[in-house]
Parts: sequence; C-alpha cells; structure tokens
Amino acid sequence: MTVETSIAPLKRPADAPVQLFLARLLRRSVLTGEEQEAILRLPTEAWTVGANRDFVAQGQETDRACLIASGLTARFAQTANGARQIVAFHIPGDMADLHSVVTTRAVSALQALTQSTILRIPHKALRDVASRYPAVAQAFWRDTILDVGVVVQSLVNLGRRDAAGRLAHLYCEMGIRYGQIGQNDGGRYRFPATQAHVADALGLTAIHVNRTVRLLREEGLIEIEGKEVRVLDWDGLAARAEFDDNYLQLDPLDFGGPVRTRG
Amino acid sequence: MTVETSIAPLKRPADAPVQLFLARLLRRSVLTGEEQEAILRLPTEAWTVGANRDFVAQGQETDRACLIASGLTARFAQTANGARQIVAFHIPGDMADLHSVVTTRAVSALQALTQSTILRIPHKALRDVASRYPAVAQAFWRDTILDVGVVVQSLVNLGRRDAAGRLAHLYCEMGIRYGQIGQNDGGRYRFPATQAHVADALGLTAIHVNRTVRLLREEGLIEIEGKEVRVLDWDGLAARAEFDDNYLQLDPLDFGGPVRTRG
DNA sequence: CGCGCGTTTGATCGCACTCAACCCGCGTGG
DNA sequence: CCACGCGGGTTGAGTGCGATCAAACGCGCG
Repeated sequence: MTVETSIAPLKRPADAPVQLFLARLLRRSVLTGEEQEAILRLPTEAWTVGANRDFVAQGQETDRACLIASGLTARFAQTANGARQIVAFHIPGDMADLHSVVTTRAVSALQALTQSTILRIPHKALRDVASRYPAVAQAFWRDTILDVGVVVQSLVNLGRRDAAGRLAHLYCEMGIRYGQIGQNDGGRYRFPATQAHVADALGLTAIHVNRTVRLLREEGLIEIEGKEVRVLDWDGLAARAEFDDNYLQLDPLDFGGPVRTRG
Repeated sequence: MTVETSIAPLKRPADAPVQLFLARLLRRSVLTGEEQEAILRLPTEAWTVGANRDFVAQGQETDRACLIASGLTARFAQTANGARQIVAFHIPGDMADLHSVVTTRAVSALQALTQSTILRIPHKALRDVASRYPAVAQAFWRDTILDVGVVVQSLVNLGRRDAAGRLAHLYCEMGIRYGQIGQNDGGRYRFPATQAHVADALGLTAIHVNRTVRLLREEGLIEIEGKEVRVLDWDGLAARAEFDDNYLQLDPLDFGGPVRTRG
C-alpha cells in the first residue's frame, strides 16, 4: 500500500482548473462528450484574493460559485461568539461552494489561506447546464455528497481521535487529494496552511498542533520542510490515523486514477 | 424569544410521514401542485426495525431510500478500529439517506435507536420524479444540503464547544426539529436517545454526559423526565449553546412555520 | 427472583489548554 | 546599517476538563 503519483491525471494538469473540476466529476460520474463539453464551456471570471481574506462571507447572497484555480482556501463556520472552525480545505479543482447553486445564501464563509485565484461561475449557467443535462445535475449532486463525506470524516476525527490521530488523518487526506490533482510527488506535497489553520480545522490549539507535529516527526512518519509535507511511512501514518480512503473515492465508477492506496 | 408549537404544520401530522417529508421540502423549496402530487404518490413499503438494529450497513449497496415514519434513528460513521460516531439523528419526516439516490453505496450506517418504522422508497422512483421535474431535483439537492448544515454544526460543536455547550446545542436543535414536525409541546419534547447515544454524538463518554445533564439541570435550563426533555429556559439554553438556528431554516423561502426562535 | 440495561456517583489519571517566553525570518523605516 | 514590528514556529510550566476505572442503584422483564 503505497502512494504512487507518477502519472498526471490530465494532459494539462495545472493550468486548466475547469478540467481539474471536470476530472473530479468524472472520477464518480459518467458524462457524455457533449455533457463534458458543456461543462468545459462554462463562463468563468478569474479573481485573485489575498491571503487571509474572506471571499464569501457567512450569510452572504451570491449569484456565482467559486472554483479554486490555485492556492489554498478553507470553508469556515463560526459560533455566535466568533470562534471559527475550519470545516473543509479546498484545493485547486474543487468547486468550493457548488451547493450555493441551489441555496444562494452562504451558510459558511470561504477564506483564502494563501493568495489564491478563483474562477467565478454564474449560478445561472450552472443551473442551465444542470437542467439541460440531468446527468450533469446528478453529477453535481453527487459531488456535493462527496464533500459531505469529507465533513463526516472530520466529525469522526474530532469526536473519536486524539490529536496525533487527527493530524495523521489530515495529512493522509490531503496527500490523497493533492495526488488526485497530480500534486503529490511520491509522498511529498505542498500544503501551505499554518499551524494555526490546522488547529482551527482539528479543534486544537496551534501550540498543541506544533507538539503533535513534532511527535509524528519523532515517530518517523512525516517530515515537514517549510510548507512541504513529506510522508516517510505511508502505511504507518495511515495506521496511526485509522485512515480508510473509501470516503474520498465512491468506488464503483472510479477508473483507478494515479493515486491508489489499497487494492 | 420563545418556542411556540401550538399549530401543527400539517392537517394529518403523525400518520402521514410522506406529508411530513413533503412539508420539509416545502419549507425550503417551491413546488407546484403537480410536483407535490408526484411526491405524495411515491411508492413506499413499510418496514419495522427493532431498537439497536442497523437497517443500512456501512458500504452496503441499496436501491431504495429510507424515510423515517416513527421512532428515532441515527447515522453512524465508524473508524477502522470500530469506534462509532453518530453523525446525525433522524426523526420522523426525515429522508435519512436521500443522498443514496445518486450514490448507491452507503457511506455510513443507519441504525434504529428505538423501535422504528421506515418507509422504503425505490431509488428509481425518486430518480424518475427528479428527472421529470427539475424543481424536484433541486429540492432534493437542497434538502441534502440542509443535512450538511446540520453536520457542519456538529463539527463546530465538537471542535469549539465544551461538554455543556455541546449538550445544550443538541437540546436546542432537537427542540426546533421536533417543533417542525409538531412534536414540541411548549418546550417539552420526547427524545428517546440514551445517554450513551448522546455521548456517541457529542464525542463524550456516557458518564460525562450524565454529569453534564445534571449541570444543565442545576443551572435551571432543562429538566429530564424519562425520555422527555423539558426546556425550562429557552433563551438561557440557547445562550449556553451559542445557538443560532439559521442553519436549520434556509430562510428566504421559509414561510415562518410554527417554531420561530428569533426575529 | 435474577438478569441486563441505563443511570448515577466517586476517585484518579492524563491529554490538551492556558499563560508566558523566546527564536527566527522577513519587511519596513529611521 | 541597524532598530523595530510582525507573523509563524518552538519550548516550558502549571492547570483543568473530560476520560477511565470501579461500583452501586433502579427498573423492566423473562
């Protein structure tokens, strides 16, 4: 059980975020050439956002969805008294708020953790494609359900694992996800979140994240160099995390992309 | 700011679970009479499940969705080593796995916490309705997104609140949700989960749940009698929980049902 | 009556929080 | 050129919330 990332999932990996998004859909849904064309032809509008800036505020009404083209962004939920909790990280190729197509009021905020470029796609265009092609509507629905799976895993993470398990699980998940977009180089991937960000995601303090990182390093599982994560012992890390990648794949339609961790 | 539940949301509240489900959809989506008829005419098959029985196993392939008609059920996620975490409680009128329509492999198990009756609805029938009526497809998609909001709140709950806050939040949420189906009688509602179940949902141990219940009781916020929860001080409880009910409503299309807590 | 489940209480332990520094690299400005 | 501030990472000491271990109680039920 190793992570192999030798083959990029697309012909034009990095410079075509819409293609990454399409690839993400195709990993779980079957779409005809015409339907794929329709998605690739969606109108987009590029937008650059500085680090630590909300680009969608909680409760805000929007008329376009955000496809992450580059950078690292996160979905935040906040309690009444202002404490923030990261619900999900979004990496290039993710449509961070595809759900906003059917619920225009944002339930949670979106923030850029590093400088990021966003492609904004009008809801109207997405709704048009979805109602013209029911298979696309299903693919969209299915994609939002994948996001739910990720959130559910986070819930298990916070509810049932200690700090080391949570952190190990995060590194496993991000390793797989970066691998799916061709940015995991043999267990090395760039994950530019600060320890404070990670703390907000894992329900810990930044200080304790720091100590837990050190712990995993001392166990020989990972190595951190700047913003780059290096997984030294994938099996050990997955065992520490009790990591089961099923929730990321939705197997039956998976064509067996470049990153496989079991089977 | 009080909980008022004098008016039942439907003409035939308890004995018509499909109507409850439809009411749930209509709380957030606009559907024509024809579309509503189509939902009410969905074929169903009643099924009784004993307490503590899984009626959908994790990883199982299904061809029908489960509408809760009576009883209390929960969605469970489990880690590789078997620890279980309750992701969501499902009460009558909830379609516990509407998402299974587009992803037939169950990502998490469904278990009856008390004896429950389930109406099983074939995916094919749901898909047919959804593709015949795009508005219904949207309503289904939107409903799954509401579920996500509940899970996200749970995530914030585990990540950012202490035991008392988590428990208070749960009692607030269930109070609202039972109110929406006409089963909250002036702050009193029946919530037949054991303290062990609550512990599995809140990421605590049953023992600590017990002590936290006592704490809330000593603070004069709630009273527990058997399986009935009595909220003595809604404002106080909501404050303790930092409860914000926005995530349950998706306002713009809400017609202002019987239960309102703000505004 | 005995059994099992759920609840309740007590005593102790330990993981993660809090408070408090300090280091380092970087950018800015005197 | 150095002073300074700032964001991010690192380390130490002390504390507390919630887990763990252990036991008893009440109640429904066979």
